[in-house]
Amino acid sequence: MYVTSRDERRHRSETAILAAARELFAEVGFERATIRAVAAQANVDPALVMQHFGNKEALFAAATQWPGEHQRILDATPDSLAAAALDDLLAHFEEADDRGGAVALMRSCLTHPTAMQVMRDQVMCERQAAVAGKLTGEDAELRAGLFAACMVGLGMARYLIRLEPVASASQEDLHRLMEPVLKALTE
Amino acid sequence: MYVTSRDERRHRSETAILAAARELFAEVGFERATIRAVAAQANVDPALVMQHFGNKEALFAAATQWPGEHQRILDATPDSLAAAALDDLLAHFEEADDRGGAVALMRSCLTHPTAMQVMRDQVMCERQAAVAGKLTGEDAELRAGLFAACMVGLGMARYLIRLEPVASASQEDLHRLMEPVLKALTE
DNA sequence: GTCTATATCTTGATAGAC
DNA sequence: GTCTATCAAGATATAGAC
Repeated sequence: MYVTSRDERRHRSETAILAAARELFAEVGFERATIRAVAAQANVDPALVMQHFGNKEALFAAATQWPGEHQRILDATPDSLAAAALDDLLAHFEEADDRGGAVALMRSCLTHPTAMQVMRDQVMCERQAAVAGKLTGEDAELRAGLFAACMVGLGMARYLIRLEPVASASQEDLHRLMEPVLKALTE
Repeated sequence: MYVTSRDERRHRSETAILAAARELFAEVGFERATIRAVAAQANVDPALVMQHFGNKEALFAAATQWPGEHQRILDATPDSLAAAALDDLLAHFEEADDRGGAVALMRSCLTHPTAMQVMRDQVMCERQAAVAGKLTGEDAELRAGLFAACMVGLGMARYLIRLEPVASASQEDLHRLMEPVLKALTE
């Protein structure tokens, strides 16, 4: 009498491995997170990790997908851009189901080639483009780029470097203090 | 008839190794920069690198010292804080003799334990404290921390991730667009 | 001071038993 | 599907000749 079919067990292993990988990649980055450590944390055999994902790069890619579209920004009016972008950031890092994946991507985005490419092309460039689309006047692209840079700086300080008191500040305080900052770039 | 004494040759090797190390650490980070590659780039034997610096950590520490004090910020008036901090950043990354060392530190500050500690304690915290000392009113520390976060974001986007058009913007444009941004935090 | 040779360790990845 | 055993490659670091 089997309570777990083969497919169920496979799926269970896979999610356990993915969760462990996200956590380790987020903590120590791509290079220092070993397949063995991921397997140990997921309570499976190291060879099983390879069986499921093929190689470490593929595991990393599966574990670090950026949560996605900048819908909040695209829906915003020029005046609500700053608030929308902040909501976007906070949602990705503090509310998303796979929020560890966002930290994992950022953790390695300075030292891992494909992580850097994803970070630049899919995160920063897209955000920059979404913002630039709402701007009028001179230097729209550059202002949008600086906007994206400030957002990245905030994310790094709060979630990666954990600089205090930025790391423990309330979402309300961040909105209150950062919105005027970002609005200096959008108007 | 010796034109190079032992001390001279030693000094010459050491500076060549340091320059090569700075360059490689800046390019690919601590993990992916191997002693062998550093030695090859400096045209010396790998064992010589060990002889001079003992181990890879010590080499990294020697190659990545942050250029130093935030004198410009400490000398600034509250009103010139933003301009002073920008000058400080631009000087560290575009004019300092060992400017590669600043990139090297930043490159690894998310994945290397001591690089992260240096970045947080000696770069961000000090900058935050220097800024906070000039601020009055509510949330001085948090505002100074967000100030430091924006500066880090700008540095990462411009020098590490090379997001365009931020990476190629002129110093004048950066001052013109970023000063109002930072001033939203200092007044 | 510099280099050759190598010890030692750790990694990602594979082969095959069960 | 899972695990045991192992490989091959690459790393840091060391010992000793010159």
